[in-house]
Amino acid sequence: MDPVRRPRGRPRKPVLLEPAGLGPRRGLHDQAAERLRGLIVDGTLPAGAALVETELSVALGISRTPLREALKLLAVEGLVELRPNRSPRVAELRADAVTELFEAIAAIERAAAELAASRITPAELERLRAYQSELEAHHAAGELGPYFALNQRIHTLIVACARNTPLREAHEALHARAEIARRRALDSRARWDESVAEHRAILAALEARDAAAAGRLLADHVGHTGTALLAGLARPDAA
Amino acid sequence: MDPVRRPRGRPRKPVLLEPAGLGPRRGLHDQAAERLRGLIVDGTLPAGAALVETELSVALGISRTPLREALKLLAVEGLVELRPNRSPRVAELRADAVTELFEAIAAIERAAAELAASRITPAELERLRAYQSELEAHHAAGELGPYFALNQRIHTLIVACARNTPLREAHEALHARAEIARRRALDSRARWDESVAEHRAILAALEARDAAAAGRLLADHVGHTGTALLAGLARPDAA
DNA sequence: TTTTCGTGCTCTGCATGCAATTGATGCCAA
DNA sequence: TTGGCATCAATTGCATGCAGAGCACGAAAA
Repeated sequence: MDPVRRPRGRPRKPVLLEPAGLGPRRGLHDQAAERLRGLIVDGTLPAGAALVETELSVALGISRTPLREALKLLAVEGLVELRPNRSPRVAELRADAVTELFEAIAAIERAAAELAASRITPAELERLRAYQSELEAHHAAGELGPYFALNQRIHTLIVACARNTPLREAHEALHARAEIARRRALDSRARWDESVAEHRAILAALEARDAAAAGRLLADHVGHTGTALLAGLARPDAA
Repeated sequence: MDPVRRPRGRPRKPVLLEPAGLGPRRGLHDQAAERLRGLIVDGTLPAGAALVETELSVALGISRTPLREALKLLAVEGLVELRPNRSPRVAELRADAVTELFEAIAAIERAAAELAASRITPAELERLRAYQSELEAHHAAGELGPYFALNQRIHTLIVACARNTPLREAHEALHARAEIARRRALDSRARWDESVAEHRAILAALEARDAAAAGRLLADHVGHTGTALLAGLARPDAA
């Protein structure tokens, strides 16, 4: 009744994960981390769920070793809570954690916007303008999903324009948790009109290369988003 | 001629690392990460050194599994560079990386100081005042080592007073690399007088609960430190 | 009925082992 | 001599196995 007795060492060839042509060959732990991140963010693995190593390793088609490495990474990102000799759990996202999270994101994006104001290239500015048009189009068409995806790309691009790797990495690390909050606050369209206008103002400040204004506007924008999300989460609609 | 054939599974009892009474029992990977961090920061493992898994695991008295997990953590912190199928190397610290690093630290500490200005407790303020006296004493006595250790504690305390976990964690993650830069810039006493005065001003701003001033002063202070370190690193004294 | 303790099962943590990848080396051909 | 290729040795990456720590559950005692 042996289920699947694989041989001991590295598997001969058959790679189970990996969609083939995806840039540099990354290790299984990296792929597993990415996959798990997705599963946690989209709610397939709900907050508080126990992550049993053997179950997950079977589900992902890998062994426990790379899986454990992936879990360690997710723990650093704050998506997973590691407890000694106990199953890791998907981290709960309490209200005060969301507050801190958006405070931190606002701080990082403010600094990034200030740096970006002087470092952004004309090409990047052009790209931002194109994004802004697209954003307004999604808004006008009421397409919430594409709107949010684009919104994220804009914020990420602004941070990238700051040309500061540690800031960018810190920003990335906080993204996944913010995304969870965003998905749980269902009626995110409440602040929609306001949000589009704020984006317009931020773009204008960057075009004017006004560091202080860009930083302040972006930080306020993120702060407002956080507040709105917090209000959304407080509703009694825990799906 | 078997060197040390240990049995397969978890070792029976004898823990080789771990100085016994150090709070909660952490895993070997955690201890290994801390140890390696120390070895990298203090230069025992110099920049560019190859970190061969078998060698290190023997040196630390653990197996490759927890060691690999530790290396992954250090890679996230930017202390170690992971390359597929190749030995990890201790990350080099180039000049532009130092610039970015202190830019990022300045950004985080500015935000932290602004938050701390309104959140710091009287007890914490008192502690900061005590630290400041001590700092001035070390300065007067010309004790460089204790001065820097205390300096770090002050910055860390201010960030802690912001009551924001993600910011604090981001700050911690950048600390080790900043420390490397600090140790390599030997003549850090050039800016000493100035630095003490800046600390005095920062404390005053926090006492006045002037968020904007505290943030600006702290960010400038960190920026100056970074600039001075960069100048120190540029000297032809690569010890 | 409630508390305590024992027993067993489950799961993590850490160890080793095997295959693939890579860099170095030496040989052969141009 | 130099370029290219096959081979070898070193090292990573991924798999499994074994010991111990916890939790659940039930029996025994209060």
